[in-house]
Amino acid sequence: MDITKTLNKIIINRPNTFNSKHILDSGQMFRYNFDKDHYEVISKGLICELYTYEDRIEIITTEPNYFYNFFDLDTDYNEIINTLNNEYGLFMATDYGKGIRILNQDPYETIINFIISSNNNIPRIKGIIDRLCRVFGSKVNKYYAFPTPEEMANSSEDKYDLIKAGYRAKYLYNTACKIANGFDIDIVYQMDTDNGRKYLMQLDGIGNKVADCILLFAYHKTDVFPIDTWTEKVYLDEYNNHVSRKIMSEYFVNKYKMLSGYAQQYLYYYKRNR
DNA sequence: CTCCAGGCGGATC
DNA sequence: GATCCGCATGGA
Repeated sequence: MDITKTLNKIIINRPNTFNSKHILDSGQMFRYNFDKDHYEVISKGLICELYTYEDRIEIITTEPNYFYNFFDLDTDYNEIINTLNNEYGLFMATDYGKGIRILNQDPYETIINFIISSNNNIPRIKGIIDRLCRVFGSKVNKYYAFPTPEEMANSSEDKYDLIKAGYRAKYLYNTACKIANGFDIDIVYQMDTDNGRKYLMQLDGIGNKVADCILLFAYHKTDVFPIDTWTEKVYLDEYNNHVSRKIMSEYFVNKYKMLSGYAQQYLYYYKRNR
């Protein structure tokens, strides 16, 4: 797999560890859609189109540097998969989800998206985020940009009713206000995982699981293993002892160490879709 | 009708 | 600390 970058596209030849569907459908990113023959992905108000050909993928965008990092193209996923296979025997999951990559997403968007995700399902999460952008965001071309913390903090309660986020609406408002008022979310890049988790959990609507998803999908902290209803099933399939999700997560991180986030993503995707 | 979805906050012990 | 419970919404 070799990658070339030009002013308006990224070309991936022989893309053996890049699969658009597996990346986008693995529950880490919610703002995309499939249009006839290609995916459209929106992040930070920037857009790219993913075209898959016989032995080549083209990412069409005016911001190739942004999306090069977004799709984590500097990381060698063959090496990760080989280790997960040879040391941990994850052949089935890594084969099924081959082409998954852990994205590097915007921290604020990821915080809001995963507050919405709690006790919710993916089609509905996508719908709420779509309405959030339409109601609060500003229009850029034919799309709506993801709203800023200020835009969300300065909106009335009846606008929050329109997005139909249920009881999560007040979490969104409280968190947007806190960040708009100076709560610095960029310093998490400088923190280790445990301190970053504690820091993020100061925000309303963020517990252990949501914090771990944000640490993984925005800050690329890979020593986390988020436990949701699906990865809980993975644990219970192997060990039929009913411990807390916190204990399950700690068990998996102790096992997979810095590959925990990757292992979790393959196992989640396999368990949920198989 | 009930059950479930990438769980969290609050009350209680 | 750990555990139990209520919770908006919409699809199965």
